[in-house]
Amino acid sequence: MGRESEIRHNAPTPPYRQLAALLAARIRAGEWEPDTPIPSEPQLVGDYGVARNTVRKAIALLVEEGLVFVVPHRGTFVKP
Amino acid sequence: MGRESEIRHNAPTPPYRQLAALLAARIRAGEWEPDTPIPSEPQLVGDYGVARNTVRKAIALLVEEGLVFVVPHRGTFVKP
DNA sequence: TTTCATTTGTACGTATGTATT
DNA sequence: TAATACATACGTACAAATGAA
Repeated sequence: MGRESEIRHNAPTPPYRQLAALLAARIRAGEWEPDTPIPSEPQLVGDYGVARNTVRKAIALLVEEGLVFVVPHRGTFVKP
Repeated sequence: MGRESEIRHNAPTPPYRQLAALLAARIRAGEWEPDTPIPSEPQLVGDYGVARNTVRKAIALLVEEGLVFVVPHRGTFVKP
């Protein structure tokens, strides 16, 4: 909660990159254990006040970076 | 033109994958020379009767396959 | 077994921004 | 000044798979 204020819609960095950076920081801070899920897409939509497409783009970046992996219909998990 | 009938919206393979396969076949058939652009996104939208996001997903697959490369604000070109 | 909520996958519509020609 | 083209982001809707009740 309260996280919607962390995204700046008029910043040079687009929201999906901001969100990816914010989630990467939380992952690296150890907020979630390896092999445990990060919040679902609808939850992230509500928490950060962005569209689901934006959430999915951010998660796609995290997958590219090797920070998480997606299990279809199950969730997005922190990589061990 | 007339290509919209080549996409089946209720087939098991999603439209964006169908479109990627269709374009890949046209590229491999030599329909466009290397370093020349394939049709624009709006053109493909009209030709195949799919949404722009779908066209962009198909093109993203072609980029992954190494068949084309995108030059921002210029177009999508066949790889040499 | 059936039902149901949850979650990701896919698709489309629309709008705005920015760069090139 | 347009017209063109890609980048981003908002929204909506439904499908499909999973797992629990």
